[in-house]
Amino acid sequence: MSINIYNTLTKEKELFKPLVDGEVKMYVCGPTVYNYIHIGNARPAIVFDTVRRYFEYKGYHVTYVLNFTDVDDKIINAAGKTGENVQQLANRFIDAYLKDVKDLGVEEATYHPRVTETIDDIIAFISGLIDKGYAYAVEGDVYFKPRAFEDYGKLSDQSIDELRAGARIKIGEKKEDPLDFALWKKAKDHDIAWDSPWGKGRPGWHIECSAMAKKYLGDTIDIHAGGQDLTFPHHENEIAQSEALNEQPFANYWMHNGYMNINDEKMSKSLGNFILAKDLIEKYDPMVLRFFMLSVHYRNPINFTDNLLLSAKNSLERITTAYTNLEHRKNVSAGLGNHKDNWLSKIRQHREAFEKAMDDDFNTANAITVLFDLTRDANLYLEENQTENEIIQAFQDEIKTLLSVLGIKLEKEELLDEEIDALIAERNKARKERNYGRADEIRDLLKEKNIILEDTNQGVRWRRG
RNA sequence: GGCGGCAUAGCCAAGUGGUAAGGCAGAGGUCUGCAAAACCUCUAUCACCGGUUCAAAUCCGGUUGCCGCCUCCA
Repeated sequence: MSINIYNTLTKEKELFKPLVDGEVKMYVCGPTVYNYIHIGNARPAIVFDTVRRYFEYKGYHVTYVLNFTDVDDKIINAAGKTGENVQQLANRFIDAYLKDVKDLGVEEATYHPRVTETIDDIIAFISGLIDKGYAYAVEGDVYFKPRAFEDYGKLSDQSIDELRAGARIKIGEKKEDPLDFALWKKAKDHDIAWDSPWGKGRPGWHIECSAMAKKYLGDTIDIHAGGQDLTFPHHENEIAQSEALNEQPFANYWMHNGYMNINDEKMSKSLGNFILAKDLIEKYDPMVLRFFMLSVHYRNPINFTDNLLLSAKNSLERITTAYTNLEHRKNVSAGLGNHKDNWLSKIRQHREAFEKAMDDDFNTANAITVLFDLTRDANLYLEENQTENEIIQAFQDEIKTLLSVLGIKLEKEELLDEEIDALIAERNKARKERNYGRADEIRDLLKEKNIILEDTNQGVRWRRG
């Protein structure tokens, strides 16, 4: 079975065909680093990391590029307020981004290009566009002319005439047409700026992604991804720039993730209704947040509330609890070991169902359902008092593998098993002597250390809560 | 005004023609010193109206409501 992707460009699910067999060239629009990321920003990071993981699971070699916009008005303004220089502030938030995203289980990108390290390529790109007549320089600024690019609007289904009707030229701009957008901005007095054929200045926003994609992935890439709000104008403009210069398709597949809402409204830095990822990670296990995001299909909006996250926490615990329960049933001599092949074949079927879900435009919601089906079977296995190590291990491996494709790590089991076992033994003794007061005391003591005891007819089990 | 999305049980959420997955919460039961975990059972005809079809949550038309993009934004 092969992977089908919903392509924003064609508005259809399409069979994925890579440019080069077994390889995926993927470009994801990264953050403008003037602040900590909020959980809305975390969504594409998680979603497209999961896409990448699934490709890798399927055996593809993925080149994953995620850029940092480290020069921009907002960064310059922010730096003006903190007293840092632009570079210092940008670096600080790049580090913060990488940390947040790492906590959320996101793999490091193959390349993390920064605008400030790509200036030469950007200048060359712009020069090429001017040479071909798609752009023009005016008094130190350079603008791109969408109307010169025949296919303008094909991604977002906007018509040039409709767009032009609403557009206005702001005071101080020297555009020929209201729709023209800046490729190069002339430096103002205290700006960070670079020399260029048009004088000192810095790149506009859209051009950087075109230039970086070209530099690291080539003229045509497989997948270009980002948030839905980037569809227009950002991605539309990227297509125009890249295809105007390179004269070939820019990206074969465009993927856009839905918004993160809060109280059913879009969460955004400009609305000020955001929750920082780092703050949430302090309060909740980041794996819960990741699980929560993947429980909804990536193209649909997600509404965020504490209750929903709590619900996700409980859901994920159903899976992780099964995993630790399996662990504690290992190496038990008494018990049954029936129908081995049956269980192994069930596990295989779950694997197939998982892949079927992911093959269908990365339907993580359905993939998670498969994890619950797997969990139920694992629980049934234990419920039947079956103790074949091979099967137990197979269940554990399967749960671990499928979770890891989704980028969810199981908590590490570590430290003081002997102490726990000693306390449990003491509690068992107390229970035998009907000293339930002491027994409950020990249970509470362990609970404080996040160890939860369960008395079962096969003896006492414990898990980390 | 232009373009687009959404509406499924108390909550979340899959399902895009064949008779409603899954999870959370809740109820009852099994097990049990209690608790927990687990297992079993129970809880929806899919916003509304009309149409196409042997058959529609799924297609078409209309209505209502919500949201987004068109200006920086993942």
